[in-house]
Amino acid sequence: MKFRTIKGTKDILPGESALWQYVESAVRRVMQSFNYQEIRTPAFEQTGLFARSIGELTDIVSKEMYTFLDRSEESVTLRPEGTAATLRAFIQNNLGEQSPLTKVYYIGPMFRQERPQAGRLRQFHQFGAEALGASSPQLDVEMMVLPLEIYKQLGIDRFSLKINSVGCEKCRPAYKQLLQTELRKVFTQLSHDSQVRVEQNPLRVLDSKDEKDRELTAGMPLMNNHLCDECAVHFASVQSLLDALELTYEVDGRLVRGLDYYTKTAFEITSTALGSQDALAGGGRYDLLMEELGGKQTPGVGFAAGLERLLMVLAKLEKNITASSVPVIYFVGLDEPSRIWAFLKSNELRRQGICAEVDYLGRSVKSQMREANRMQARFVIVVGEQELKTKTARLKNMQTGEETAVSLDHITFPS
RNA sequence: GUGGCCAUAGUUCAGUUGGUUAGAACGCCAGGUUGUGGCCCUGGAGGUCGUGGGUUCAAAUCCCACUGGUCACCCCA
Repeated sequence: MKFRTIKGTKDILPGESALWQYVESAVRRVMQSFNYQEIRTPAFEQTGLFARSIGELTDIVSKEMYTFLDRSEESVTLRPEGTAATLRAFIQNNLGEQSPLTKVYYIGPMFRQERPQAGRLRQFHQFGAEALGASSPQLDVEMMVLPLEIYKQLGIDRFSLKINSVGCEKCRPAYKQLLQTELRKVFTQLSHDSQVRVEQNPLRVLDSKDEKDRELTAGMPLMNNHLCDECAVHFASVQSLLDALELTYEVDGRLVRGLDYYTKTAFEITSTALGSQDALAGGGRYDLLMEELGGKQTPGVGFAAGLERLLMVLAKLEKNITASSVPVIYFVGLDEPSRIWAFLKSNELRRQGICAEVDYLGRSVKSQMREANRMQARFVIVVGEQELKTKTARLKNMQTGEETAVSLDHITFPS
């Protein structure tokens, strides 16, 4: 009998957790600089919340959600993304009444039941942010700057930023009809997936990865050429702000993204250092979503980024980040009284915040020294009958090998 | 959901046309120094060869099924 992790889930082992913490602290640091506060919502919610916000017809809702009935027959779902729950919390707790603009970030596990592959897991981790209450294009840009700044601080530079505008409720319907008319002309030649989308979500057909679909739709009208005045001005502002920040980006008129709730700005950050699943982060504006979920009309914009994929890029770029802690002092005990003394002394040092380690296995001096070496302990003190009697010992610098006399009552470490 | 590839010590892998007690490297443990690590040397522990079935005198090796992993498609973080 052997228990294993569920398909598509992974243990983050002791050897890797320091790197995770390093990345997470970079995320938190940048978020704080931009004055975003953390929000922690439950890992699961009522199924309807996701169906309503993400869209019944999206891949996420139609085939990827971890949905099950709990013991009271209520349908619950492990969150597949972070925005829906954040807005739910915003509405439920009347955050909009406390201040006109709410800026929050989150970091935590998400769940989607897909076939795992490189860069895709069933439980994966995202960090993201949402700015709720303002329609300024500055915030749209802030959502791109946040992940880009985090990547920059981690030393990642090989990414590309693609942006688009998917319009709003005023301009999208007319464009949608225009596009559908064009698509129907080549309907029979389209791929099966695209044929289904012609009626349900025609914009997505333009984002098809199918070669034939690409050719067929090559000359078709794009949303960003049919924006209403408001959306056009907004999109232009986003671009001029990006220009002013000297950020390189590409306008991709076919970019749509897989969540139905976007209005106006949509964007995606990809990395050439990744494999087939190359999206590092994505986001956009969702001015209608709050009302859709039963809240007061509140504009909003956000982004989400994958932690595993960020870690994959770091690994690919061979950024050697050593963030793990090592013991300052390792006590080698020769006999039982010395071992007990070492245990008590290390306890005392530990309470002062100094990482101290001892041998718990009754091992030989040689083994204890090897252990201290393996742990990369900075100093070693060998304690025996002699040392306890004289209250002095030799402090060995493990890097240089040199030994200096120290008092066992007042151990001090040279810097 | 569909498809390709893979499955042998803790890890990375070898295993000759099926043929005796399945190997290496690294790692781990111990010793070489009756109280001092790294390098080196010696020894040791560790494998129901993913699981089940079949072919055969004989299967890690050939066949089938299953399970798991991995990569790709769709889509996304």
